Amino acid sequence: MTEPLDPAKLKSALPRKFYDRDPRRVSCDLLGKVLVRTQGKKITAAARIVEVEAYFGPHDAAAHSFIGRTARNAILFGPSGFAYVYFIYGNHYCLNVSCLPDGVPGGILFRAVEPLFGIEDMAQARGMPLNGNLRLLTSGPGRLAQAFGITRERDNGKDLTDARSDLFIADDGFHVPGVLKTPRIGITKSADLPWRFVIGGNPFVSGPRKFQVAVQSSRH
DNA sequence: GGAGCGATGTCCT
DNA sequence: GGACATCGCTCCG
Repeated sequence: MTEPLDPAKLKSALPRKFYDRDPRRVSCDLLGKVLVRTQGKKITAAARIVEVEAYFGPHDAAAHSFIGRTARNAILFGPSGFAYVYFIYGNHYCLNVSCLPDGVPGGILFRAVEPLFGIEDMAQARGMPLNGNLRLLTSGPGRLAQAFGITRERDNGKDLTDARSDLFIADDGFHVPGVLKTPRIGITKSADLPWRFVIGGNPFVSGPRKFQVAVQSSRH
């Protein structure tokens, strides 16, 4: 677990320049930041980012942008800081944020978050009892998307750098104690590249234990 | 706790 | 037609 939430610190979103860099650097710096869903001026859900994966373009065979620009992946080729939401395996949505300048593809997949606020709503969205295992609420890309009510229709193309969006990412000043770097999960191509980043020891990190072993750790 | 597997829609490799 | 950046359920140890 990380630390309690101070809603007063969630009023501003991370700026576009934050995302306008190498997705590996952005991934590392996104850990510990807060994903915020609002309705009107009210925060309805907030959760700390504890696991992400970096994806590139032409040189990353696992990336959706690897095949070149299509109607589906166009967001990844556009300016940074925008939500790329896709539907996978007939059941699940996955949330990404675009990185790198306009014209250069790249993005980051949100794989797990730690619920901080709005847990009742998340449980309802997941069809889970409130007294269930909290880890099952948001541990995994499909689960966190469902907990936040994220769909392609609703959120694809949304500007995550705008606190007036009903979905954005904020910095509440939390300091990440240790970042672990591991291979990415659930892919077959380029599966050896260590482009998955997690907050070491956080119980909301997804995946089997073997994927929680770091190939390299670093200070934030 | 871990391996195996089916369900399911969208987009092209 | 086949692949897919997943999940939840079995079955087995």
